[in-house]
Amino acid sequence: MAKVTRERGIDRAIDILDCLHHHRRPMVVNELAAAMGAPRSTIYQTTKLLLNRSVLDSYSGGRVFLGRKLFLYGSAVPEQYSLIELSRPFIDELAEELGERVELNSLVDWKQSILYAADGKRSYFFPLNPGASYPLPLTSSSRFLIDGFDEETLRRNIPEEDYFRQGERVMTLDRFLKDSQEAKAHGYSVVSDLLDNHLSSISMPIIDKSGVVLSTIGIAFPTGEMEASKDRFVEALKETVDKVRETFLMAG
Amino acid sequence: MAKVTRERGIDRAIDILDCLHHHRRPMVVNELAAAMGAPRSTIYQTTKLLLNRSVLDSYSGGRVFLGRKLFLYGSAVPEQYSLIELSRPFIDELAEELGERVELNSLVDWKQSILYAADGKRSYFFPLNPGASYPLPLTSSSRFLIDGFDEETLRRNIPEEDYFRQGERVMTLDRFLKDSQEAKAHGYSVVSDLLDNHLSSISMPIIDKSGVVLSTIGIAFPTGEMEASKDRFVEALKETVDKVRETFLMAG
DNA sequence: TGACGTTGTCCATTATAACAGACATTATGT
DNA sequence: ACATAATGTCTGTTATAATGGACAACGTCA
Repeated sequence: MAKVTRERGIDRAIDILDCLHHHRRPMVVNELAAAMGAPRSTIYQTTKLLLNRSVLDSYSGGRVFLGRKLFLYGSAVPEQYSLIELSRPFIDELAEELGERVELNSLVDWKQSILYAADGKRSYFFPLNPGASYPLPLTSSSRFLIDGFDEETLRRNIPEEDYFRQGERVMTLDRFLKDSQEAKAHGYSVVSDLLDNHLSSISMPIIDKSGVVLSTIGIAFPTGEMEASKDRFVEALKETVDKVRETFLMAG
Repeated sequence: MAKVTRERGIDRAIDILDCLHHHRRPMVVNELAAAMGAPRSTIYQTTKLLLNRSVLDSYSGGRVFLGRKLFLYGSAVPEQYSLIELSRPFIDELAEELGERVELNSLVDWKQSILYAADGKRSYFFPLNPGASYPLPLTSSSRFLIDGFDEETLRRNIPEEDYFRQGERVMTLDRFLKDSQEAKAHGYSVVSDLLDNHLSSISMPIIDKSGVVLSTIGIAFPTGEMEASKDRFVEALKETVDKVRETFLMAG
């Protein structure tokens, strides 16, 4: 009587895309199924469907990867996802003004993903690109991005390893929640040396008219700058966020 | 006894994404279902699944559009879709050398879509961006992109209206096929004044080691240039395609 | 006010798709 | 060569998902 449970086809399809996106390389279908822990026959079948629709593309050696159609979809998103378009000039401006890297982040799949980034003057510093993502517990932005979710939801969805850096626990859910409340009270969030040693960030949320956190803007800089620059950064960040928010609400 | 036929969930999902991509704006779910000619209950259910997974995003007024996750996927494609990455410098170089617009095109969904484009010196001229697509029968590149498909398949899949420009038939399948054979024999394809008056293009295919046409590189220019520049364009295009092909096979 | 179109939810039905598992074929290693 | 793993295809079974259709809540236009 073991109640056998079946995954939904659409979920399998998205899981396939997630898996490929995670591995960031073409994979053999068999390997893909193994990596997902999914039935081989299902993945072979689903893969064929997605290949037919150019959602996946074939590569040599029977490998598959995210397809041309996803490229086209991806190109169309920012046109309408106006937050990216609207924020861009302000983020560029802020990065230019401060000489530090500035990012637009949002919550995707229980990770913090980079929607847009402008590099600062420290060219040797911090090279992640749009599309990459951070573990939530280790960033200042996620203090705001998890707003509205209860503890149980967060426990279920944030992978345990996201609290670790190089095998060492650097954060707990409890602490994360406390930080989050504190950040909300202050209106900004500061995190140092979590994601990496000597790396700090300051973030503020972009909140829509119904109070939902849409995304965050964050500044990343060496922790050594903190004492000298924190006040200046917070002030400049606040101005930028206000400008973005105003522009966004105007655009409706 | 009417054999009722059901669409597959995955296909419905992709249809939704296609429809949104096609309309290029957020749509109300109901409107979406109508535009697709699909059952409302199905589309309501499927959009919810896709929203939960950030494949779609919500907009004000119950509207939905291509979501953040698609943006992330789209950003990851070119990293591995090495043809785009590899071609880019060569296409830039060619556009610079000739002063004309050069595109990397491929077949997606029975349209010719732009994977990458470098603008020429005619800044007033021809402003389509990557992600956009052309009707197959009206371009020089598609003479190569349809290689390997039989007449019946093409008849079924290429929409009738793609043979028309502003209500006037400017191409037939029969002519299209003849052009295609001829192009294959010559190794390049020239089309004038089909997509638009006074607009011409010359294309050559990028063919992998098994003889499959992966994509094409095309030059777009005013028809008036044809007489003076055709030979030069063909020669330069040939060199570029050879370089891309060689680089691509090396990367294999 | 009433008639009508639009938008969204919910349920029962049944065609079908996800799955398990057998089989075939091709690497890989010893 | 032999054993073993990796890869791909096929089929039957049954849980379930796509669908039709009823219902409700709006808005709007006359």
